[in-house]
Amino acid sequence: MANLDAAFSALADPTRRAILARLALGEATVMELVEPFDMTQPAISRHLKVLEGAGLIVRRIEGTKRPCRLAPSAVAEIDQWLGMLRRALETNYDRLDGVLAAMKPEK
Amino acid sequence: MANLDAAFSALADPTRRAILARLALGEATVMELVEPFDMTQPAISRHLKVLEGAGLIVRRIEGTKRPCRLAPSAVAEIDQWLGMLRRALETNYDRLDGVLAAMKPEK
DNA sequence: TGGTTATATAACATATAAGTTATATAAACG
DNA sequence: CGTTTATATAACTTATATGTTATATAACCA
Repeated sequence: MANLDAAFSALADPTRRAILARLALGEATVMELVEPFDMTQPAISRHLKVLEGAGLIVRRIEGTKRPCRLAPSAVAEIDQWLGMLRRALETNYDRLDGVLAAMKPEK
Repeated sequence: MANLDAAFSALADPTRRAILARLALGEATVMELVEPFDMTQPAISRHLKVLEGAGLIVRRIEGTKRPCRLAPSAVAEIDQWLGMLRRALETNYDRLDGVLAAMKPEK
């Protein structure tokens, strides 16, 4: 799944996660997203391009502005993949619990 | 959260995700992990180092072998962070935007 | 129309990632 | 012991990421 590459890679950057956290509060234009960060507008524009490419945000055109908002698809895909790990970890936990239980019948 | 950087970054690589998928089936040594991939042992060793640094796997020492298995902590942290996005996505955007607009009387 | 505003893109520097081969370490084994 | 086996590390190459400044585009406004 090449999409997971892009999605996880996009989420690996703290600035991009902060942008997503901001967008979780609602739509925002590029300049609104630039303002809180100590970074130039082109840098933020490129972060947005990465997020869009990963399917994490969508943008619409409104005059000269490009308001961004969260997109659902990539998160669903990530959740699905992580589910595999989660299930395995639960299984390992059960196994560990079993081992620990077997180890402490004395006492 | 610097840990999220490492965790998401580790998950961005398809080889590392494949390693995790293999470990979801149970513990494996380095050579066991090298075998299915068309890649040299040093390359896999470094992927394992990245996964360990991200808190996604743990290793124990067993003679000359280093069996790896999944670790729970990083996945929990990722889940927690993604929860924020999930909740935002589940919400009706238009209504949320309206609420936020009403909450900001400035300007 | 001409200037300002919002955003994108190009060109560049630097850092980091990911693979390779060669070599080191250290336990196991005969 | 010396050899094999399991793994790690170093040195190197190449590709990609992330930031910068400068500039382009295109809508808006006076």
